[in-house]
Amino acid sequence: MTAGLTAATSSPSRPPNWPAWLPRRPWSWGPGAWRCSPEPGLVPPIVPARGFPPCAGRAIFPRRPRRRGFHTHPERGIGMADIAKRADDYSRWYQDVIAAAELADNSPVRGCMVIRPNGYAIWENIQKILDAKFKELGHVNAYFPLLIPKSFLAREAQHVEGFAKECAIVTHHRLKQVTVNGKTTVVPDPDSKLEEEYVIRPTSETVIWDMYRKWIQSYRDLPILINQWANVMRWEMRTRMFLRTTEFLWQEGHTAHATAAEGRAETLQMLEVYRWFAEEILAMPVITGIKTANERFAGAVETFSIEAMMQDCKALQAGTSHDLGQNFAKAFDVKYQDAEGKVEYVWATSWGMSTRIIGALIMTHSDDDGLVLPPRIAGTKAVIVPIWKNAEEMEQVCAAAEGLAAQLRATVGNVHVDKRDNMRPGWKYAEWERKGVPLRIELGPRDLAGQQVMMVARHDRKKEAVGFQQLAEVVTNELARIQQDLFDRAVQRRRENTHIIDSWDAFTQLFDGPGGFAECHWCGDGDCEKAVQEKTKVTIRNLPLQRDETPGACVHCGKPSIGRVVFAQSY
RNA sequence: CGGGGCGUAGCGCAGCCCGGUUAGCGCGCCUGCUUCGGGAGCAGGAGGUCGAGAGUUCAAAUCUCUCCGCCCCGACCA
Repeated sequence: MTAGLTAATSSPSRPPNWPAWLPRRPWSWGPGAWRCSPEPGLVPPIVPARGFPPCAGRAIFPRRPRRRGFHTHPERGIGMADIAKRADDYSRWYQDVIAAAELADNSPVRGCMVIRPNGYAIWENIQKILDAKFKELGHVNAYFPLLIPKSFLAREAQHVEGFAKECAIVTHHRLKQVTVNGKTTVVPDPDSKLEEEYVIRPTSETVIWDMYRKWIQSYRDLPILINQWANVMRWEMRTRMFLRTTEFLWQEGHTAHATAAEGRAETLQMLEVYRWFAEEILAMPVITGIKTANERFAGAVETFSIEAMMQDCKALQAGTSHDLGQNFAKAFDVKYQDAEGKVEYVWATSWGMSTRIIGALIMTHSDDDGLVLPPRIAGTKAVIVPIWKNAEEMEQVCAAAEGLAAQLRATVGNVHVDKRDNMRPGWKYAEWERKGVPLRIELGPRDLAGQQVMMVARHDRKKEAVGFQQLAEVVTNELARIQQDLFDRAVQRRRENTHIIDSWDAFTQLFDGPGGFAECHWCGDGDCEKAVQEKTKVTIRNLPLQRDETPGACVHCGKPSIGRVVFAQSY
């Protein structure tokens, strides 16, 4: 050790009496010295306290700038949550917002995520609202198991093809302790190998239709309208928080009907439920339409989707509804006897919305300061920030805040009073903005004296003084205004980025540049669609239910087309 | 699975090129006092097997190899 010390002190690269805590070469000396100094020849100050000149390390080892966390803001002081700007790095922004709003965290398992309370509150609201709507339409909830016999997947030919590549498989039912090189670990016990292996459900059609066979004999057993809230697992190569994770939560509806028309009607009805939910509750405008054959669900006769535009102009499929025809009934031999005594296969639908919608929600409304939530889906509708200087004021202001909150809870839902005494109001404002609470209500001694509060909207920072007497009414109206504003804003953005395009030049120009939705003619040929995708990464999102059906020529191959479809890059 | 980037305290980073002191800094956290209407100040304090494992060496955050994880771009997909 001593020898080492001596060597260091006498090192030629370290000048005599150089402080030990400084890097050996904070700036270079000798020839070309003071390279980092703004004015050559001027001796840079010796760092006064512990700490390195900011350029020291980077000048020698330039590094890509990384996210900076909670750093000092040059103008606004300390502790600014550092969220990447959308314009600079959209996908980092997305992740930063999730982290800053504490929606989710990475899990120890690759591709999986932990949904934190703030994120789960959103999911709970989604569940609550959708579930009520499903039930209103006659659906009931049930639960089917996580594990599916491997052989079930193989029953429906297209279904296997669609899911085989992304299934997790359970092969053993027991672990065994083993000691290798003195370390104890566990391995699957070879003696516990399963005779029939199980697949962790990527979707539940197969188990459900296996059961429906038992439950359906006559037309009097139909329709069956079952929904389940569950987790599913699809082994993805590349994952992204909420948008595509290995395990995700969703709702899957599975219905059985006596006629094709009834099945189709159900499919369209649920599509409409999703449209309603996205637009009215999430303030997210969507295009309802039919998927092309290439994008159709494995095993479906027809797939319908709702497609939303994110702030980076990419499309996101936010919900799907499938008309399964008789495909699963045939695969699982589900027949019924009609009133005339004829035996027929049952007609099926399935439809789902997943935690992916939360990703869409984030990317539709949030801004560079963090999450923005529409009031109808926000777990907390408003937060009251009491302001005080001393214990006496604190008591008065908090009591008043609690009183107002109680009153508001009765009319608008969950309202939080932030009584933490270890941070100042400004900090709290910033924090609740990051977390996307739609409305902030400030209440200080001066307000209390005037029997009023300051009310600030998250999305546009609009500030308004409101008297105690009018508060409940004004807040209700303000939440409605926010909801509408967010929707209008999103519609506006989509309108600005949707283009009618009739030439391949314009098409490539759009997608080489800003991107967006392109309403184009398409010949209807799947190979032509694939060719477009290979050239430009652009796919057909859907064939809108309301579309321009003036005939034209395919934007790619020029063959005749009977109507316009929506092209976009997608998540 | 290919190409690139990265892994050091809760978060963000410096240190690595050229191995050597007790591994630092900012924010956050804890304690106390003063504060509190847009991200508070001062003082004191806690917190690290430097992603994991092997190797080289008297000595490894630093050099070598392997593995793991994260991010970006592809391939794949809802």
